[in-house]
Amino acid sequence: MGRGTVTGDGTVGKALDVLDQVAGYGRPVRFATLLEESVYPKATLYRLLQTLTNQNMLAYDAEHQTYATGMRLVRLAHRAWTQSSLAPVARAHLDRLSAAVRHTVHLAQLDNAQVLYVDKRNAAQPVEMFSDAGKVGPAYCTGVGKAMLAFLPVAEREKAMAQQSFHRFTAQTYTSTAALSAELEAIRERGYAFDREEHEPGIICIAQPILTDNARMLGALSITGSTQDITLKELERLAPQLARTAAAIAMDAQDWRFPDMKLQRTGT
Amino acid sequence: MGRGTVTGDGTVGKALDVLDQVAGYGRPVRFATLLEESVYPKATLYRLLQTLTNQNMLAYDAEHQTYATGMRLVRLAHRAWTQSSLAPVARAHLDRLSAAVRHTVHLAQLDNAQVLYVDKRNAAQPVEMFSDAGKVGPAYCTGVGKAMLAFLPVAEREKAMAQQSFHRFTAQTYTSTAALSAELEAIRERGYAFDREEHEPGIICIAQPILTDNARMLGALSITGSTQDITLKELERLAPQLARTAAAIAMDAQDWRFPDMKLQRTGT
DNA sequence: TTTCGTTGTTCCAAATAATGGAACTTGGTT
DNA sequence: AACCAAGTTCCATTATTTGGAACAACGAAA
Repeated sequence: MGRGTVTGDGTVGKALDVLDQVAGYGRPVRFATLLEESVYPKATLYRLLQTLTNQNMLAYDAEHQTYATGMRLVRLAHRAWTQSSLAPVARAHLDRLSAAVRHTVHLAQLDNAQVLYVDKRNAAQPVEMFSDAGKVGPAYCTGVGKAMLAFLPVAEREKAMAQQSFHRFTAQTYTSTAALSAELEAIRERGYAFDREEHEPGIICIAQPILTDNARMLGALSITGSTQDITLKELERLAPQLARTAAAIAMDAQDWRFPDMKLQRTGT
Repeated sequence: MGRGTVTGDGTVGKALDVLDQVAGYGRPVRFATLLEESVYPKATLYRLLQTLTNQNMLAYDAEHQTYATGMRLVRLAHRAWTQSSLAPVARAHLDRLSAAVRHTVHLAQLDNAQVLYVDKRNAAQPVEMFSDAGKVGPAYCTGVGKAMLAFLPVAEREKAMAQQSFHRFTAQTYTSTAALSAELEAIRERGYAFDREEHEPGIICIAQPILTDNARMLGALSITGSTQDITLKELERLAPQLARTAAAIAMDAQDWRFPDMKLQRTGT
């Protein structure tokens, strides 16, 4: 029974580790660089890289002697994105919301107890597909994070909360499971979450979970502003609009991803 | 040594196979369904699915007993897309070109001797991110495919050509290595490729390879039309514009993905 | 040209993990 | 209650992975 590593899962786990590592660089990277930071011995890392390259998950550039993400991963990327991210479904809704409220809008999902931003609208700029989307952030001190945690089934919620780092970013950050639990309870009652400068000073937001009609949590949606431009009160005034958008996204997502469930609703 | 399977590479290869299979469904899928079409025995498939689920590459929905792509894959997806696809870099250029020529524009890359469409503009509709992008197609009978093959280094080209199926889609399809070789030679001389209804009757296109200044082939760009709307002659008139766009994409891509090479250009 | 140093690649016996047929459990149906 | 299908676990066998160390390739310095 594995002790140290969080990863495990034999060879496949290791290979995926390496894949993550290479992808994490964001640009072509040399063997030696990877080796430095790798927990795996030279020969092992070497073979893992070879395997992944064979499989087209990585691409090896012989000229520069570098590894980068491969085309097969790009192909998978498209599939995974359309299937498991709310982004394609929510796209039009985000456009509309952002145009209406004229503030930054984020769409997030939960990735292993962390927040994964899958889409974003900047209010100022026009549509920029993959700008900040794809970034990850902490769950316990962001609006979307708390909104999602709050509406997770108990078992999963407790597992997720145990994985939070509770690093104190600002004076407002909740830094204990107890404090966060109380906050989540309040969020459940209210139906939406605030970020009161808990992650970054001067940045506040209101966040709404995206829930299916059988209370399954799909993600969260938020409107963000700086304290110079807006107050929590003003943000709260946007709550109904935010809620409507979240509901619309939930409906579309449900129709799109669980088309079979329509039968249950229609039939019987 | 491996004889039958194209995949190979031990457990990792198998796991990635399964990942592809699940991703290929495009929606949540049950174990039994996967088993039916799988080459792997029950227990093996089962364990592979478990591993991938543990790793968050797949997500298991206990309620519906289905597997779907997981959040970790989505995160990787984003990374791979921004890193290895030309789409983010080419985005603005595609917008401009499509607005100017008012025809369908495709951006493609080579994925294991096949064409992978990484972005598309429909001329009629506005920007629709992931519409048809992500699809794959044959290389030997499409404009972008031939343009890319033509400018591949010999060794790689021969390897890629050996992998073509040479299925005859229309009367115009090139159906042998010899015929295709001659065509590629002509493309190299001309600098761009045509699709003369080789893949689909009534569909023609002009395609331009995207090449870095040291002749490295990054992808291809095409303008497509139906024979009812446009002739090859008319498409050819757009060649300079197409070439300019391709060159611009190449420059941006080079700056973005190989920033270190700038030193070589500046220094010395 | 030779030597050294760095970086990448290969070997192989030992250690470990994957395999898959079959048995078993679970939940629903006749 | 008996049956059936879908999913899960077992375990001895088999095949793969492991990683220290030796080896090649290349370039830079002597």
